[in-house]
Amino acid sequence: MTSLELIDCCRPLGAVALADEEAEATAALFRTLADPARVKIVNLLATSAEPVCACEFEPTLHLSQPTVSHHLKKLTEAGLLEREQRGKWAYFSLNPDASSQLERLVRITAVV
Amino acid sequence: MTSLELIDCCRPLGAVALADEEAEATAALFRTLADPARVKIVNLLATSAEPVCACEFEPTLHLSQPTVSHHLKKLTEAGLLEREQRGKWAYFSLNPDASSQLERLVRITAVV
DNA sequence: GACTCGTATCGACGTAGGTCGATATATTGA
DNA sequence: TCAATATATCGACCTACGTCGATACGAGTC
Repeated sequence: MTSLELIDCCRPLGAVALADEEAEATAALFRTLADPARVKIVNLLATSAEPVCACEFEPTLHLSQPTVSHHLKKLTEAGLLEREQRGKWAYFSLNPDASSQLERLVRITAVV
Repeated sequence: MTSLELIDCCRPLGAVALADEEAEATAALFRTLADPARVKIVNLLATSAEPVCACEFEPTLHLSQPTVSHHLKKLTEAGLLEREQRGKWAYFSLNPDASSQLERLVRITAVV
């Protein structure tokens, strides 16, 4: 009988590992949302029918104005948010294909 | 005519912000996957029909044994992986409800 | 029990990033 | 042009965390 101990533990894994660039890009998008403040921002914009003024987030998140601006910039750079200037105010909304970006994450990590 | 400048920028935002604990829990799950090595691990397990030996990841990820062990622990603690001891080897597989956890992330951030 | 091998933990190092006060930039109104 | 306000940028601080060598633990073998 062939006991488990006699078998080499590592048979060649059939699946090919994710490419470095794809893994890094996926991790980067996860990293963008790896902060409770940014999760709240995205959630607020997702549940809001209209764009939201930047000044709205400061009292909601209990964070300073520079910090809020920092988070909004990171989310915008990641392609999740869209920025619109109205007079001296900046309005933010969820990028239309943000959800497809997020669904892509699930598709890569867990195979759907 | 009512120019934009005369309107107060911040009308009360209808939506209620995500609770602190829920935002933190969501961000924590995102943070777990905010690393290319962990993305690769989850993807490898997702594409593999059988559990994978821990020793398999070391050459695939080009990382030291302690680092691989560290990542596997983080993923397991997050509830994404399941650990199984076979003799002196540790086998890991994707938690059956890992995909539902990931889909929950998308549901919270972008409203589906 | 002693040895081997796979895995986990520890300690330390270096970097990334969240946070805020101070300041710069931009837009509007007087 | 000057003041006021909204937002962005800068610089600094602090913490979190990925990484690895050294080492401890555990299971199997002789």
